[in-house]
Amino acid sequence: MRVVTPGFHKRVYAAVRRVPRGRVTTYGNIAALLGAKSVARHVGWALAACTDKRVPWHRVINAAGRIHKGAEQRQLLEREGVEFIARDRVDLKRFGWPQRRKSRLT
DNA sequence: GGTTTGACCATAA
DNA sequence: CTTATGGCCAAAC
Repeated sequence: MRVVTPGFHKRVYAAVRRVPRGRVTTYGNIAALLGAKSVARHVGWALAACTDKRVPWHRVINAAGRIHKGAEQRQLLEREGVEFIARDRVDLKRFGWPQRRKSRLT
């Protein structure tokens, strides 16, 4: 059963819209929500092609907690309250979605 | 209908 | 830390 089919992009966007403000998720996580964790790459490709402003693409980062769009994305996240460990790194243990641990967000 | 272009992840060495 | 490998293809042109 294939997961990546025509219309895949739309499903990616729908999944990304579920990510709450102030939180971030990973490409792999979105892929898992869509039914196949091995299609993380496709999620990245889909988002790269995304032009829909309703989609909070900036909340999707890689599994290492790194952003890949530089200052623009960082500032969008910081405005939502997401803190950065380094210039392009987010602590997924604290801001990742869904929440993995009991960690609190002060 | 062929070519190009894209923002990944886990694992290993 | 870096590099490599296997998993995997829609959309726009």
